[in-house]
Amino acid sequence: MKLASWNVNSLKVRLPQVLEWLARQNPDVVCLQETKLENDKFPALELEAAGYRCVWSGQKTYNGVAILSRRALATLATEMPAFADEQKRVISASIGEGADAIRVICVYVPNGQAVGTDKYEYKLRWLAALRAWLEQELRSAPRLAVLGDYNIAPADEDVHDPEAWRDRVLCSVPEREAFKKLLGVGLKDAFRLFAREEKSFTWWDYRTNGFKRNFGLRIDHILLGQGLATECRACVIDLEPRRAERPSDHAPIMAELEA
DNA sequence: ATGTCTCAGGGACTGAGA
Repeated sequence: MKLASWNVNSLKVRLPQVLEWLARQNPDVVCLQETKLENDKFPALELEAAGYRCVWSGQKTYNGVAILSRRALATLATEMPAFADEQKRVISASIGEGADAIRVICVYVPNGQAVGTDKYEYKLRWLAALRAWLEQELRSAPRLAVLGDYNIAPADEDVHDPEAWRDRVLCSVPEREAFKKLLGVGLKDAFRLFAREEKSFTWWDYRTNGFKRNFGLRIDHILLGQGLATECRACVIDLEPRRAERPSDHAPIMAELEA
């Protein structure tokens, strides 16, 4: 089974690329972030025609998340417990039935804008709520996968120029501590389970010709509960969509699970 | 490199967010 996550930066603009990518990679489950679509604008028919059932939670202009699945899926939540939030940043679903069923959570963690701003404080509060939620989820659903744009580069090796990014948003110590606490509830960073090429990233700034120079960050992650981590055979970043005309600023990341 | 992309409001551009 192939699980994937992709921040598409507008599903309206990116739909043709998403359909092309689904046909090429044939993932079983896909978590999308930054759909930027109100719920009644979600392109469910086009995605169903491509063989995917979908659940989504969106809003006008900003944010918005969705889960696509080849198999039947059911929405479990579109908010974190005990965290009132107008911003549509999470959706969870159960996929499959019986002993091999999995629970998938799609997250779009706040960007945080800059260290010390209100948006940064919101990001840290949001991450604390996420940690509490995941801890609770793992108790009832150990076969858990949490995919998305975390807007955190966990370590210096996830940054093209660590000194330039030192203590800046996406790389600051409190954000990295919050990420470690997510792992601490019993999750593995799938990308870290395998030997990695140096300078493997999932996001490159549009502004600085960042992709061509590989000035990127690894901020999109697939976290797996222990059971799924044991079944994980590979985790790769697909650079091809970032080479397209009018690409998203993010590339998809994919994990291959046994069976 | 206040470097680009996307969206909304409003009908050309500006501002927000990333």
